[in-house]
Amino acid sequence: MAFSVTTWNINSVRLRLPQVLQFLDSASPDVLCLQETKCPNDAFPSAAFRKAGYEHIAIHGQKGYHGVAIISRLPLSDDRRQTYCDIDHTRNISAVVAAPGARRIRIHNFYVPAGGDEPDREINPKFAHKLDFIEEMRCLHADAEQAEGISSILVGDLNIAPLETDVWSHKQLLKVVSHTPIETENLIAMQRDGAWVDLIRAHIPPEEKIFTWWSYRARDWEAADRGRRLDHVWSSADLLPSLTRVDVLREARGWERPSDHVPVTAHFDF
DNA sequence: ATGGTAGTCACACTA
Repeated sequence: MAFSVTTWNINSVRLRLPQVLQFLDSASPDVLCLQETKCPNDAFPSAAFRKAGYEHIAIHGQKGYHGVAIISRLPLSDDRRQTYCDIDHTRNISAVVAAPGARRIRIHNFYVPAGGDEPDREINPKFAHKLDFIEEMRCLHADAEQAEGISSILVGDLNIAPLETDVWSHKQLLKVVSHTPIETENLIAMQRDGAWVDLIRAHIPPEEKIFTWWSYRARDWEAADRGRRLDHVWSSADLLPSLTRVDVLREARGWERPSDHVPVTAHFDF
């Protein structure tokens, strides 16, 4: 039985509702995780998602900034919202999805702080926040609920491109926030400590460049192709044998009024 | 070396 989950930093769910509905209509994932919804909970366009067949919705939003959501065709339960670094940004939500074959999977959806421009925690509090956030994520383990028979998937905009092939130029980005050694090392340490498997890289070899984000500021994003892989799909090791493919929908960056991030979908066969 | 664009919310802030 097929199962799929998508992560997408949508940069305003209300502004881009038509694009999201078009994506759901064509790609038809079982679960859609959004980041940067920029939408207070009482203004979330839930009715439009229900109408599209996604009746199970868990949201965590605030006015103006941040905001995450899990939108699902399959039942969700035990939804949780966690605060990181004692700062009440809406950057995390998780829920258990009832996947095919009586499988239960907790989906953790994250929007990690971007970290500002200066990669120095002493002078840039936003960068300090980002590093502290990643550090706090270290205690999240993929096998945390294994004893209860619950597998784990972690998705989101982690705002870090860890590998050399996750950016258009490793050398030119070494001092640019998102690809500095302290960030990439901490992210990889967090992945290792939590026993997470990087599903994008399980499907697309690490030698191959792959990006999920292209800046709005480029004159021609496609020609320049100065992208970064900031969006991630990780899982507990038990799900890896069931992974069939991962799709990075590059063409979505060229849609009308696009997000600067594209949807990434992991497909499983259970 | 700088500034380029996008979104929210109504002035600057964040990315």
